[in-house]
Amino acid sequence: MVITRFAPSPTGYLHIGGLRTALFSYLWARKNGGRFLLRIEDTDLARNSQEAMRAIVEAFEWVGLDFDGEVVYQSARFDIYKEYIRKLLDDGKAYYCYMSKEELDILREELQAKGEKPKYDNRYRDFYGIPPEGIAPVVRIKAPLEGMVEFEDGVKGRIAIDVKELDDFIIARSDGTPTYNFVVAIDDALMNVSDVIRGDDHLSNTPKQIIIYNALGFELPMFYHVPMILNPDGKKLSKRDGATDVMDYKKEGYLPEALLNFLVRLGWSHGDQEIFDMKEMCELFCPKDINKSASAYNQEKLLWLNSHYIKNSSNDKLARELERYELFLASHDKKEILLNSVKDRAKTIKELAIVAKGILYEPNEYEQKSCEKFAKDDVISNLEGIKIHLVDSLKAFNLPIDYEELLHQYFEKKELKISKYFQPLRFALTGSPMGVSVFDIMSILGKNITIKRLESLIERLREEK
RNA sequence: GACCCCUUCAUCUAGUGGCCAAGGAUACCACCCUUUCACGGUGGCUACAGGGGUUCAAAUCCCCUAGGGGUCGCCA
Repeated sequence: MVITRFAPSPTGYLHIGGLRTALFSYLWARKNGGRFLLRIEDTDLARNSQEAMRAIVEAFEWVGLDFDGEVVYQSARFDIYKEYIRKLLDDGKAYYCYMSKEELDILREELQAKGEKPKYDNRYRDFYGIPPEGIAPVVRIKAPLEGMVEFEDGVKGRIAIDVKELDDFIIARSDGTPTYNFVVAIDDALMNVSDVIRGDDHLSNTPKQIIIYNALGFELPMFYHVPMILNPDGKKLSKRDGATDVMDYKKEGYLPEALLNFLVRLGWSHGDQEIFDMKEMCELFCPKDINKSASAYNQEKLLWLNSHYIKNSSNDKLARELERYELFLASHDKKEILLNSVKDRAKTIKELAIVAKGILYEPNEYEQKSCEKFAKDDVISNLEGIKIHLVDSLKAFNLPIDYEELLHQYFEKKELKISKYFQPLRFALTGSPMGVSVFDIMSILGKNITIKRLESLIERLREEK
């Protein structure tokens, strides 16, 4: 059975890069009918927060990633870790080290100065004397002294590290709490994680964890180290490059399916396919196809995907999304016409709200430049003519075609080209000469509001003259 | 500094020795469509980091160089 896990430390919001590794893990588990677990790495009591925890779960909910079982908190498992530390101590595979932090710092500096690897010198590895007083010891693992630690990484290939690069690293702090590389190995083993998919910043931790696996006789999982996401300049992605918090994408009007589609294609591909819905991702994803090299964050492509998903969303769904932007269309009788004419020209839901409101809301004021442009006798008189035509017409107006017929009728009679008047008409109705079809706008607004807005501009244009 | 990882268009990528004078997508440019703006359609631009090998044949295998990144914590 394939069991994967996402194991964030609750230090803040869910980062976009974290979401991607979570997604990869999720997809791999789901594809195989396995389990996807969530574990919170909060062994450092000094810095974990409930808030951060909630932020992670909230982000998961928004994008629709569901994990199996209960959330595992490492902070609730200290007894288990203690037991294994005891066992390692009893087996002679770990030992107390009484070296102080200060001594360690000095040692490291010396080694560094000599151009050597700043590692612990094993001074307490075989110490059986009387421990110095007044020092709370740490526990160190007895790492192998010779040979190589080798493993097959599902993304990077065969990795081999000389154990001389490693040292007897600390598995329990002087206050007795266990450290990261130790608990990760224990938990992954105990939770039966079969495939560890994580950022490649963990690549060099892996040998340490393997030492723990070996010391405890645990079976190794498969490791997949996925390269990180860079900013457009090829540097580490940071807040300065825009949104890194997953929930910011919700605020900015991105659809979760677009975000997920974007992320899955960052470092992974399936031939030339660009569009993947969740079902396809689950079917097609395989960690063997993850790229070895880092990829840069590409805002344009995200926007393109987002507009793609907006275009292909039902109007009901769009109406629901729009409610977060204070636009309530559910019971609007022209919802379909409005959304159909507007959804092709917005890259985000936020933008969609702006465009839709631009039609629905009365223009605050008519922009000066356009007023000057349209303040001409023939424009004014024809705006007026159309208005009167509308007022006098006994026909029932509802659909865009009704307005289209009326306007064509009017301009035919006048023997004028209608195209010349679309811009001033749109300007009158929305405050912008550019935008959606004039007939659509009229239909959406209805006869009365259409008349009202025509009157407003006519008045304004007369002042302008 | 040591160790490890990486390197195809501006960007995401296809490519696993011949099908590649390198394909798709985004962005950009042009044209078409058109009621303006978008959408859409068509076409164009641009890449195998460099140098050596191996081979009849290399983007693909090997070595070196350069560049980028990661890790070296009683953080995770």
